[in-house]
Amino acid sequence: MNKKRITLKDIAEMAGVSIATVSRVINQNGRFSKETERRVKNIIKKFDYQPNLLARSLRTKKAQVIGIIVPDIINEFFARMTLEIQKRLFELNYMAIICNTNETTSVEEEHLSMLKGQRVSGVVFITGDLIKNQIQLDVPTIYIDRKPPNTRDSRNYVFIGSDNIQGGYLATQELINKGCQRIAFVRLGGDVSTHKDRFIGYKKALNECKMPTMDCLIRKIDNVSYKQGYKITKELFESDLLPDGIFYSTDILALGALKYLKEQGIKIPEDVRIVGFDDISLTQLSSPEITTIRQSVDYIADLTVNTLQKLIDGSSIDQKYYTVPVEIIRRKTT
Amino acid sequence: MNKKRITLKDIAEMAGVSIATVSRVINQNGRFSKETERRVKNIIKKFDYQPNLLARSLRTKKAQVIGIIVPDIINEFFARMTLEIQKRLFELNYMAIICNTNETTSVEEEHLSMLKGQRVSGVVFITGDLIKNQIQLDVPTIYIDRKPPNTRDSRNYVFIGSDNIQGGYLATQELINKGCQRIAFVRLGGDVSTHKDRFIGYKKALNECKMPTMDCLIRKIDNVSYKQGYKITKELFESDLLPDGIFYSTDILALGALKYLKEQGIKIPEDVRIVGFDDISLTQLSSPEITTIRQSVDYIADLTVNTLQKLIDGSSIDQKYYTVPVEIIRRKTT
DNA sequence: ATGAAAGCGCTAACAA
DNA sequence: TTGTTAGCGCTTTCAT
Repeated sequence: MNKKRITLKDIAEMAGVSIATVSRVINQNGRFSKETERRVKNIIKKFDYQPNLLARSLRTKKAQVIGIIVPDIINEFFARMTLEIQKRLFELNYMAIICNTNETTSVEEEHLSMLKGQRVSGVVFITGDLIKNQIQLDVPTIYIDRKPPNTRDSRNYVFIGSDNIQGGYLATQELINKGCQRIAFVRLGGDVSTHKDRFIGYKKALNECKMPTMDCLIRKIDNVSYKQGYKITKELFESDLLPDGIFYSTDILALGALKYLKEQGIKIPEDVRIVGFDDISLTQLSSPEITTIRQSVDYIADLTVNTLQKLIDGSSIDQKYYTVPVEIIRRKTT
Repeated sequence: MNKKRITLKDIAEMAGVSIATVSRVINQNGRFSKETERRVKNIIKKFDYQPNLLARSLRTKKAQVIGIIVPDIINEFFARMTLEIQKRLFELNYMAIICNTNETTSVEEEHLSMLKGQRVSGVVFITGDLIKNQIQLDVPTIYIDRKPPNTRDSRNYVFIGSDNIQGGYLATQELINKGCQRIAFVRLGGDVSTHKDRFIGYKKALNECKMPTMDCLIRKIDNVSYKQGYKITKELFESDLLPDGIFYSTDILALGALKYLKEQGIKIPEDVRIVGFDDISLTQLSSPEITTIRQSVDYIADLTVNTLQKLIDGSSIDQKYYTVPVEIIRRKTT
């Protein structure tokens, strides 16, 4: 089907040199004359020669490929994170294999296994809801967003995440400062560390003001979607204790909430104030625009790629856990 | 750094057979006894052996990898398309390398070059704005969404796209049926075939009703974003000829428009009716919910993967151009 | 049913 | 400065 691809050997023959010399020119390893270089490069260009990366990787035992495992690329926050990381990797001459797990453990494992088979140089985990029971981490790994499970071998990975506790704290404080008395909190259930931390921040802020945390104001959902945000808000407002402030641990939920509140004619921010989390672009587009906690995607992406590079090179790492500051973006819902 | 990975040879030694036999067991190529199979499989399991896919691909000259080139993964429509394709590929045991071009030609070319270097078995192009001058297509390729450039070698690619003309027609007809007199059209400029086709449909609908197309109601923008939708709508309403219906060739633009219209107190659908394109999830979330043209992502993804498979296998293809039907989803903006 | 051996395209150590 | 050569880990003839 494909016409036979041109190889090092072909180039060498045409240039009248050995394959070793051609290889040296390509990799700029010195040990060749200017004249040879010129000739070889011409032929390479002329025939649009493209080195077989598979062969190279097989030989050097490292592929210029990084695997990115992400729970849900449709989620704008993950998409942006993935995109930014991929951009930076590309600049460093890495390809990215992006794997979508749909928050399913088995898929995650299969992906990881294939990535290992491809001998990727490193892996970035933007994790979903899942606790892996002791994944074998023989590949340099960066965990983003959610704290990694306990692994025996801790030399090979690094965790990078936003300061979710502080985020939860800032969000709740904002609501308190605006005079909210009954502040609800909606989060993803399960063991997702990010949402747990936001909850910690929520409680911390309430405690500081001697405000009680009321169980009926704290809601867990199974998955993140507009619909869930809509539904849970409905439930909250149909319950006894009407909230006058709600902190949603993800913007998407807040957006769903807005729809419900508007339908019911509940005024924002007069009747109820709202804070989200992530600062996805829609928070600026909705009306009213949503107050939210911004995670610094660019900063995290930078840190991720730089640290992964170090891990791969085997150079020393400053820290094993990085906490990236967040900021509150005040808009119209508070 | 990584402890030496276990290889075929290691397995063979431990099982007391030759590497050829182990290979046969792994690939289920027959020519081994039940007993041998059992022994080999046990050892493989015990040591969690993972074949080196690079070596395999080098040998077989085909990698179980597909490249997906997409202009902007943040755009929900592209994200969904990418995700669905990737899911299906995964079921067929292919990994997907997803490349984001940011709608930049040079990046697109670099990506393609790296993909070829990785000896991917096929490529899916979800193209952006760019016309490539004769990309060398020595790899089976599916173009989605935008018609491919003219390539000499046409055996190796297939185009799959929605019926954008019909989409534009349906959208415009809907506005006409609701009594709109001055129907504006907002599209991405440049040579993007999808947007050109939607424009053709728009004109067709107007012509059928003997309605004139007015240049000042037809607007082009440079890139797709909420902000652009906002801006262009502002411009339309600050011009002489007030539109009473607007067809946006992408939902995202319509969403931006909604913001402007609400700010100005312009009533939808009383003062102006709106139709978008793509049916992204936000069209259901916005208020009012947006009438739009739905592209069948699942169907396109299916067709893409099946056809790519055929292209790779060298089996015959029914068609070289597929046009996938669209449907209008009527909501509150009309 | 099994093994020996060639070779995919490349890099790198060693020679010259 | 250049060439020769030994593999990287695998699949696949061809023997046996």
